[in-house]
Amino acid sequence: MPGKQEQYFSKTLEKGLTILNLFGRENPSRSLTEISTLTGINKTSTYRLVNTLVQLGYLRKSITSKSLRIGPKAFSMGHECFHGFDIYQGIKPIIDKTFFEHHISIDSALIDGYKLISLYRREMPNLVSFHLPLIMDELYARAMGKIVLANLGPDDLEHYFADLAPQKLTSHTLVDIDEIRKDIRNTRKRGYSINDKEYMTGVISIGAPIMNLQTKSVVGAVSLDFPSREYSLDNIEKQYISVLLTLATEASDLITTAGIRQ
Amino acid sequence: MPGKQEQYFSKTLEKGLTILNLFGRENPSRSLTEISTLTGINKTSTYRLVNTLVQLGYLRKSITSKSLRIGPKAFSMGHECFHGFDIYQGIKPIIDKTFFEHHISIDSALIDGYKLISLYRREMPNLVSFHLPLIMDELYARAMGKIVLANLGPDDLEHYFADLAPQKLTSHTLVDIDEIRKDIRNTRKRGYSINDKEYMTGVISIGAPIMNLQTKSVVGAVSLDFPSREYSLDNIEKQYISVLLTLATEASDLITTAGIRQ
DNA sequence: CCATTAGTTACTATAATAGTAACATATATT
DNA sequence: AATATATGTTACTATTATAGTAACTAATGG
Repeated sequence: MPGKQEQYFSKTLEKGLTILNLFGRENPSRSLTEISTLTGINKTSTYRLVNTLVQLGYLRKSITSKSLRIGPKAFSMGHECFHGFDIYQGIKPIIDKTFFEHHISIDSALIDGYKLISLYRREMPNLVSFHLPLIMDELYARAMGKIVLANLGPDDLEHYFADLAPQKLTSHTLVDIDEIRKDIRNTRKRGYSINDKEYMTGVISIGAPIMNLQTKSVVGAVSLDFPSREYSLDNIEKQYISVLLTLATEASDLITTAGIRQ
Repeated sequence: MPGKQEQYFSKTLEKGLTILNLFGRENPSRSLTEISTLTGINKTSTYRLVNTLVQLGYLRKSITSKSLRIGPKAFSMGHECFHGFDIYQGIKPIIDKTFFEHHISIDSALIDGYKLISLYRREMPNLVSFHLPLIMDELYARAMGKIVLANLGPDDLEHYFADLAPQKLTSHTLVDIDEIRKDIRNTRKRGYSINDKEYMTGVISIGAPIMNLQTKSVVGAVSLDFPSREYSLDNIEKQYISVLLTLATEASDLITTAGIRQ
């Protein structure tokens, strides 16, 4: 018999969704064995779940290689889940307003595990148009990442550092763990984060947290991005911190009302 | 014991995904009972599945009203499923190329049941910017819909007509079933479809099928859209049919290689 | 305040899944 | 080309998860 707590939780559905989540921009194609080993679900069950997803059109299977790819149904569901997300619809006007008032590049993201999911972004043409990823890994090297880390509980933060292997993305990127820790501590004191060309050469950013004001936990972040040719860090801190913090407050209000919990 | 055919199909996963599919741009919020009645899944099972989706972050539940909405996890999965769909990535450059060469509005879609899922679209500023839906119902009134219907097998087509209730979207929309049937027959003979202001006033479109060349079945469509103020139908047919058909052929090649089956 | 509806929990028969193992098909190597 | 190796598919039950009924509790509305 199932435990009392787990009685109203479907493991099968969880597994099916785990499988679907293995596919994305970075991993458009996978094999059955790959799926089985990655998820830890035994081969027969994987076969059953994959077969279900294929029959429903969420995945499709190459007849020759048997490799699996995203299907049209997942595409359309993706469409709907993206555009049906009220937070996305809610943050759009907030960011647009600030964008048109101040003519600066703005980004926003939500936490998902130790990753940031890009929520909505507006870019000025003066910014080197960098094709930012939808899911961001390098929290230590980004304004939004730093402010999120700075607002995490101590346990969560340690867990993050436990298997962190920082990459030197630019000449300014901090890769020494102690230096990163120090930077996070400073960020926490400061209340906003600074990214001085650490993620991309020529780009300076400042970041502030999106908080659930009820649970007092961080759920995401917003950032303002500037080309270092036109703006100095001093300049940005004098002129734009209040803009950033106002934006973060508005976003936090939205999130709190919507009841997003980390 | 499960039947031999159904042994490798997970009904639970199917139900869970059916529930997730109830949410979207049009329906951002739903209640448990609503979900239960819409899906036909009994209340307890619905509760279990919804609870699972909530715990995993695909849905979130308002603490006060208990109403359910799309969660951050579904948003990020949506993101990934959308951008990880290789057909989308593949058709983008094809459509972009034609767009920049000919400066015309182009649309593409895939079949999902008796609906069309918008795949990728480029729009000229001269076109009344109509906010097209992601999932299109009115096949009878659209260029892409008509050419898809014209290429359906007789059984599928009859099934479509069986519960069709055409809406008069513009003064030009055909609503008489016999007239629509006749139009579909003409479309089939012609090889491409014509939409003469039947979906939107002021918009003329031509459509061609995206075919899986191996299975010889239709899987989607492309269309070129023109403002009727600037273009006449004669004009369009003389100038752009070859552009349309070339585009359709390129898309069909892509689809066939990718192995999309209807 | 009561009636009605919606959401949650308890319980158990039934049906679905997990897991093992055998089998088949594809891929790589000699 | 033949064998070896890996990958995918099917068969077969024990186990366990789910469906469904029903009772219960918390909201909501008149």
